[in-house]
Amino acid sequence: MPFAPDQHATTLLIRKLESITPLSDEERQALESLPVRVHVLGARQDIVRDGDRPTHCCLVVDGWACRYKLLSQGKRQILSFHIAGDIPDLLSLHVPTMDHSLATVTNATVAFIPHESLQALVACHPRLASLLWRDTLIDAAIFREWMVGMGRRSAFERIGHLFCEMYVKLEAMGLAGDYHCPLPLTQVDLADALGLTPVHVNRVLQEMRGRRLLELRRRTLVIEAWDELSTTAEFDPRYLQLEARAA
Amino acid sequence: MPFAPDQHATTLLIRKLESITPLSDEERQALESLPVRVHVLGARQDIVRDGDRPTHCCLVVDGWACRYKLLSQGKRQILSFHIAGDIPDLLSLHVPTMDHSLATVTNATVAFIPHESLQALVACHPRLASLLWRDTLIDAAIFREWMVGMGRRSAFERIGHLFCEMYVKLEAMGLAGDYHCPLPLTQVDLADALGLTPVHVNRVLQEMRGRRLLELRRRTLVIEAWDELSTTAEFDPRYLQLEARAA
DNA sequence: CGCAAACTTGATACCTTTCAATTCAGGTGG
DNA sequence: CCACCTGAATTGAAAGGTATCAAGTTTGCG
Repeated sequence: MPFAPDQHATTLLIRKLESITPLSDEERQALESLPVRVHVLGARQDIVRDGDRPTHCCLVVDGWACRYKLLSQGKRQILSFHIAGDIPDLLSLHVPTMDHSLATVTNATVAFIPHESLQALVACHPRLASLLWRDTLIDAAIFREWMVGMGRRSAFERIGHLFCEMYVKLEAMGLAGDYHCPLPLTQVDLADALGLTPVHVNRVLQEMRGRRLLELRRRTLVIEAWDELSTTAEFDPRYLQLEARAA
Repeated sequence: MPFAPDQHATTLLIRKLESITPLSDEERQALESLPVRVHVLGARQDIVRDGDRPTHCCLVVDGWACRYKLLSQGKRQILSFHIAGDIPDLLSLHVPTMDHSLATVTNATVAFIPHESLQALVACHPRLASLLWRDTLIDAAIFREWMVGMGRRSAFERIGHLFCEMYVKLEAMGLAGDYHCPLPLTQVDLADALGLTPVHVNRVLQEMRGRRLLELRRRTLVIEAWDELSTTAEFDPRYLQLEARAA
């Protein structure tokens, strides 16, 4: 049986939306007939750049992506990480010009969906519109949580919080379990995401390993003491709005 | 002529949306007939609390509001400030339970709009839905910019950036001009918004005054050297998506 | 097998926090 | 009209968490 990447992409999107509410046949079919263009990209490639006016949205099918902003003197702030099922630049549907860039972290396959098709989709299917809107709102909830981290949490708590967040997100997509998950980020990436220095990330990581909270090697994270890590990081997953999935 | 506060609230909303795109008569009328309930609140009162499941959204008509999260040990992170025309908890329309609180900063008048009415509005008027969606996306853009600040900018730059942002937002609503604007925030508020300490905010403020960049007294801010302040803070207002207004 | 990227380590500097008073400002009541 | 009161702003001294800078040392991969 031949591989059908297009279908895989839309199926992924349907699965993701159905984890929130069941869809009607009509809605499902509307999603299936979305004209997607699937691309395979290498690691660390820009998908959309700050200032661009995209004509497509990008659904992550496989691998990791991240959004980031560059400042003067080469400083970088990573704004979010994205995994399969995410549409990181869905916002371009209603805000024409990008205020940040989007890039792959790992090798990744992404599906591009034309704005017109999505525009038509949300015009005809208000419930799908709501679901997609909701998705951008959860994105914003994650931003808020990161703001709390950078504003009020120590380096240790910030790193622990990010690890808990990524684990839970991956687990919800069936990409992690048993406290094991992929974490294809360098210490520089972590530093740029958390507002820290790579050197300091390294030292905190060593402390975490020393305290037997986790293991992190060869791009995979093992959380050995979930309870201790999540409580000292004050991680409360409600903001991810995943409870529907559990039901 | 008697004061009609309800009408004032919907008019404000219409003005705000029309600053982005012109509305049809039908759309304008739909907005006008929104059943709003206007409340006058004192300063520093919670409007919605973390964990609540609101049944209404809150349009700020006058005064300032802010969103915040509380952490253990009484730490607080302010997530955003809101002025007339903003609907800070519009997200509750699609994400039922609040992951943060919303409170007044000053005495304020706010208009509550039932979810059902907004739900009906966006179902019947896709263009209004897009505009409101867009509003939540700009909110997220501001979060991202604050993340950059807390992650990668010095205290000086962060404070300067916030002042530029608030000035531009207020000016766009006709609430500021000539580099003068209201700024009814205490140094504690600023500290909690920027991830700093009140003591440090105080010292940086003194430096800014010393360098003749601004004056801040009696709850009003005067930016005396816009160019210098905005360039050292690397303030680029594109993320606020206000250019439409200028046209 | 060898190179480049990623990770470690050490020593030092510094921005920001802490803690603890003290001063100032605006609103109130006598 | 002034003394009083409370929240806000200011100051000083010292500690601390992170950043910097500058080497090493691994690891992964071609």
